[in-house]
Amino acid sequence: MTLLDIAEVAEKAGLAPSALRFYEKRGLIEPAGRNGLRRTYHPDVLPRLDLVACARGAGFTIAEIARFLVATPSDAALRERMAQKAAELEETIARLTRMRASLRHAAACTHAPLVECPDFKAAIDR
Amino acid sequence: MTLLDIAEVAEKAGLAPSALRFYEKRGLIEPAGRNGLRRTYHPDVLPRLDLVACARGAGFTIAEIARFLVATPSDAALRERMAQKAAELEETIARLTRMRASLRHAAACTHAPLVECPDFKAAIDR
DNA sequence: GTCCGACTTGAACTACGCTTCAAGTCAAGG
DNA sequence: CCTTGACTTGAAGCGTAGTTCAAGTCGGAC
Repeated sequence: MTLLDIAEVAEKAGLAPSALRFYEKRGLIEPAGRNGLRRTYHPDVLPRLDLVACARGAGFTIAEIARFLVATPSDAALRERMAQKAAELEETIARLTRMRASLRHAAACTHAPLVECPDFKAAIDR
Repeated sequence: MTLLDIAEVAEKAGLAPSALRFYEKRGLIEPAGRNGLRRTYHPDVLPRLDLVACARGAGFTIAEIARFLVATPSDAALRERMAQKAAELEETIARLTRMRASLRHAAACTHAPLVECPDFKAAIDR
């Protein structure tokens, strides 16, 4: 059988079994079957979990990801949400980029308190 | 008196008064005094709150910000934390940038399910 | 002098994403 | 057959970042 035990999936995906059960409850994944009480998974679950991890890292909530995963390409609302998320990411990236510059400066500047450093302020403002 | 009432500060900073009390509990701000029970703040609290908002947006926790705010320029540990945070941001920015590209593509591509789209996968993969 | 309304407090509640717990079940090994 | 140990369940707990609530207290206007 090519099915994977929950423990195997957890290990390969770098997640706790409890997280897999949690994801299941939220509709992100489904076990392929059971061995006794034990969940068994199709190997396809692994790339799906990669996708989930990636989306989580990009700031999507579990609920959002669940919606994305069931969507078809004809789902216009989904496309819209994705485009909107991309725009949000754009803003976030800009903000983080500014923050990174501020931090780099702050790590080197000598103003006390930091809030008084004009360069720091400049990097943060707006 | 140049002191600001908590309501004024809340409004100018775009925060709820409850958030100000919460920040106080966590050591981010201090009222200058009281008018009866009412907190009054020095105007300096406003730029500080801007800083807090900015740092929050960059992914710092309240506890981290509290540590930053009490630090002096001679605090080597602080510098280190800042540099480390900058590096973390670097990674986050890269991740978000990839995710943005994936999303832009996903919003346009026609694979169902999305997970099967090779471009999407490529954009997501490490 | 009294009332109003905006503040005060601590405690409880929310949402998110899990983890941990207690109690139970089951497959496999001896 | 019996033990072992990793799983099962639902419920409760945790950390973060606040908000909301009940009950109480004041400053200031009338």
